[in-house]
Amino acid sequence: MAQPLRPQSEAELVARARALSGRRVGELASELGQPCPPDLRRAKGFVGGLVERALGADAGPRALPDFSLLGVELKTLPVDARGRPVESTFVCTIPLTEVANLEWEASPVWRKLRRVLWVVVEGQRSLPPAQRRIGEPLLWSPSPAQERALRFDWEELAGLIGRGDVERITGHLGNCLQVRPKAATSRSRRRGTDRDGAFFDAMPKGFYLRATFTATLLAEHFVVSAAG
DNA sequence: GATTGATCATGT
DNA sequence: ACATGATCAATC
Repeated sequence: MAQPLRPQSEAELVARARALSGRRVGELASELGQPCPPDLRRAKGFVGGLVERALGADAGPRALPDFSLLGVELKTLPVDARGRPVESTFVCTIPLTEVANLEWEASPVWRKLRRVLWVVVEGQRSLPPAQRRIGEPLLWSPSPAQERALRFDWEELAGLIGRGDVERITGHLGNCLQVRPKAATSRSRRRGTDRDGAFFDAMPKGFYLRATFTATLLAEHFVVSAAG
């Protein structure tokens, strides 16, 4: 595969993603001139980066959607043999000292999730990365009900952080969004705000989508026939 | 088996 | 330091 150019429309992007469906990660890697790691322990973002390059994502590490021209974010989603997500999905890091002042519409969660191209990929650990097949893409925006659910969780979690309770939040909170560590090590720290409004060195945190949420959104779009 | 907290690589 | 891309591995 030659160097892909940026897709010029959502239709072109989806057509490219559909063309990857059924192919294996190992094939795609060799076509892009990249060695495929034997496992993902030291290459956790490998499949995501590979699909980005195959589809012509242009944003790089900038704070822009992966397809900046189209305003579309790309997420690869590892699934098991039944097509159910095997992992939560990282959304964004949390600006701990700012979330209290952000409305939902201006939140990094909404900005990331308003338009997403999900690319399902086999993700069973028993399957070497090179053998994993790429599945169907889904260009998605939250339904009104999904947006309400996301917004509800955002307001609860951002509210707690804004009140200085970030260190009391665990991964148990939130129905579809959750807050978990997002750091190189457990010693990592970034500036947060305590209950008195003073800064302190807090664990860096990120918002993640629960696998139950992504499972539901896939199920709503990929209708499974009784015949299988 | 599902979930939570911890961690890995790379680039600016 | 912190953003991007996520999965690992201990525990529930």
